[in-house]
Amino acid sequence: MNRSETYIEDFPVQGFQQDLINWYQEHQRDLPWRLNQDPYRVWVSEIMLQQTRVDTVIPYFNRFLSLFPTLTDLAEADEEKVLKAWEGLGYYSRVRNLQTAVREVAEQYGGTIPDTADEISKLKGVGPYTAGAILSIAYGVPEPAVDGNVMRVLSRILLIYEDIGKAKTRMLFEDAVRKLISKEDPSSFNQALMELGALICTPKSPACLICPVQEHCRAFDQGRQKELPVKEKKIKIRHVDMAALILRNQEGKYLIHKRPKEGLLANLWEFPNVPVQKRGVSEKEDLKVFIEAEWGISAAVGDQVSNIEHVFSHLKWNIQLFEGQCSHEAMDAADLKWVTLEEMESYPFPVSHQKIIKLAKEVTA
DNA sequence: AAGGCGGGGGG
DNA sequence: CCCCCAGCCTT
Repeated sequence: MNRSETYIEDFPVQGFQQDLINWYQEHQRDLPWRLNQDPYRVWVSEIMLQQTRVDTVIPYFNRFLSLFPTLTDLAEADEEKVLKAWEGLGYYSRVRNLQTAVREVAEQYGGTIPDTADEISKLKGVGPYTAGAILSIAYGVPEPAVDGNVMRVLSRILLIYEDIGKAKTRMLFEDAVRKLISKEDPSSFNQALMELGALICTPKSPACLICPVQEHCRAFDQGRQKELPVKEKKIKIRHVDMAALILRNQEGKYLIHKRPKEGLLANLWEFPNVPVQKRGVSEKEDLKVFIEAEWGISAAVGDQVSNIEHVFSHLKWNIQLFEGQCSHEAMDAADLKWVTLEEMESYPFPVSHQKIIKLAKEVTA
């Protein structure tokens, strides 16, 4: 007997399914990826929705699908164009993994996205949640799709005090969903749990008074909905001081650099920059030395233009921004280019460096 | 099991 | 300010 049976025992599964799905049929939002059940569209939407709000995703989804309407279109596209379509959405490895995976589907499965848990879970970037979401929504397979919403909702309904920050806890909720899920309509059931989490059973102040499954909710019954879910404190973020340079040559072009293919902001473009040990000591010299050593470019580094703060989930950059000139001829390499502001628009930049582009336009205007 | 990996909206 | 969002990968 696994632990979820303790939670499902004496739970009115049928009535819960009915009330949940009926509410969903009536109140579900009109979202672009609900237009049909095309597995490719479902897949793209689920990747975009990882750690990202619905309202943020909508315009990206529409643009992405118009650029890459089919799995084949995405498989054959240039990675740079794909990253550009993802620019600003964050977690860029999602889309690099997605393209790797659709290429694998094109080659290994003749372009048809697999419909079994074993096969689909092997695809790059498809974890337990995404596998369950695609299988249930696109193929009607009764697999759990447990995300943050589902853990919050079910922790309240079933009164589960396990820490949802722990990896093992997700499996507990998956076991619960396997016992709760509607075999007749797994798609609606899974989406209904998430929709309920988004619209009613929200993190801070759940709208229990209008909740369609209020009568099935153990937390509401005991007035404990605000205690759930239980989640560990998150760690403090690290601070990193950096110096960056808006470098122009005599043609008025700007130097940009492509980041390495792994790690933070992989394969995105940036302005030349170096981490600095101590603020206010030798940023200008650090930049000059770095650019000379790295690319053999001799630059005259001028005044500080601005200061940029950019916060990630795990670290914070404080970037001192300088401008500089050099007489270097426009010699491009794969990861180093001299471009005009107009040409720059076709390269994918992280938001932190989009801020620099904006300043470059002001400074040189 | 823990940490890296983006960015933005809402309380 | 902090939280947290339709998570996954690597170590």
